[in-house]
Amino acid sequence: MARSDTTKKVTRIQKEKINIILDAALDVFSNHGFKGATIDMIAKEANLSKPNILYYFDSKDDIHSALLSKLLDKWLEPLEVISSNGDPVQEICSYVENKLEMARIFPRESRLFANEILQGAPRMLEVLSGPLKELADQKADIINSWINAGKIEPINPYHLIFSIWATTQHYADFDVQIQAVVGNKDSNAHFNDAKIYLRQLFTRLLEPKAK
Amino acid sequence: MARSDTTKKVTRIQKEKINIILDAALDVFSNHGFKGATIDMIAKEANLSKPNILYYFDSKDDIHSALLSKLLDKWLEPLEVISSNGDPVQEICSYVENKLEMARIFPRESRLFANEILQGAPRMLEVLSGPLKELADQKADIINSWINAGKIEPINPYHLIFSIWATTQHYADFDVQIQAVVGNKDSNAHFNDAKIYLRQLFTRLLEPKAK
DNA sequence: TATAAAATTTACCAAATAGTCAATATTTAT
DNA sequence: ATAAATATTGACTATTTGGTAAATTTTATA
Repeated sequence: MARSDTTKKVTRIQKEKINIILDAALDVFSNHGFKGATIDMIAKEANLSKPNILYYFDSKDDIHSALLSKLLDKWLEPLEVISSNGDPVQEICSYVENKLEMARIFPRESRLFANEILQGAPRMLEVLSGPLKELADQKADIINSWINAGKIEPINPYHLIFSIWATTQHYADFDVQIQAVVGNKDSNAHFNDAKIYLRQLFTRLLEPKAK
Repeated sequence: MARSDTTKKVTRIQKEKINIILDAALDVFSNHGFKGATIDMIAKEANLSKPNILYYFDSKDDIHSALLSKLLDKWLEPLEVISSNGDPVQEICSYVENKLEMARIFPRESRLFANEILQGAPRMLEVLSGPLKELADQKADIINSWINAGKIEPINPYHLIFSIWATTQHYADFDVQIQAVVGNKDSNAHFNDAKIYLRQLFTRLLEPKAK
């Protein structure tokens, strides 16, 4: 059992080291996948010895799980925010923008998630078909109500959500490809272009056609 | 040096076994990533012994490289097809449809590619900044010419291409998530819904607004 | 059918890596 | 200052895994 798991109080050093380890692990897991990552790599990145890492976490799996748990709240938050009160097109465009901003600020988290899903989500299936599905269902209902009220053009709400996830996370997950294709002017420039483009994309999709 | 590399003639058995191995390897690599895959897993999938696999390929790397090479032609082909002659919106929608069909028929190839890019494309960088960039530049020129001719609405052509890649490949790469969210009515149903949705998405983006 | 070439397997090796343990150092509380 | 608790490390083990070598079996060919 790792020190951090006991019921005893968490010391200052434990707090610090656990943060350092998780940050290093996020780097390593997001760049190499679960199997490609080694505890030694994490240890090096964290400037700690391997046994010291295993003093705070029971196992490599344990570190990975801790990261995934932390990730989920953060990841779902932008979706939670969509509200049936606001202007529909604006609500959705804000969601797109928030999600894109997440990809810009937290690319490691995005890649960690992508790695996990890509390999069948062995450690996340319950979350996907549980909380994530619930949330998606709920938001799909809101979107459908907007469609029925004639406030946005009719579309499949689930596939709308998928396309938002796909287009925004793409800028984090496929960054290397984007850099290769549009050259390496600084990454923020791409994100700004993306922001403009995605606003056009989803506005034109959703805005009710004038009669 | 693997048997298959010598200048001597390729035997019937070599042809057969190499195909079997590559197919098995595609399965394993696409589901577990490069590091997560083992030669033993490939051997089991192929119903061959490990040394027998290494009789045909020099190394695990060698198998992986062979897969990536095979992949590229197939992967770029739908993009090549875009022609400046046809109707712009129709040309692009056809590309989207072809790409989605690729994701449906070749999900393993899509995931192999995604795994590679996600981890920094160590074995593919030259191809991305070489042939892929060339092709993207070329098609961006065509798209720009359409914009200048007023045949489609003005948009950033590179980000249009990125959004097509993102939305279509998403259905292969994030299949698990999609299944979890929309339940598992058969996968083809999702692809059909996606086809309809994506046509709407890109048509509304591009179609010139009536004056 | 005899023989050479090709294909396959059994039994290995060496390196990488997850995880352990006992000894040592450091921090905290009294 | 000192004892107890916490933190860290060096040395080690067991397992996995990429790859090899030599012997054996199968296939093709004359």
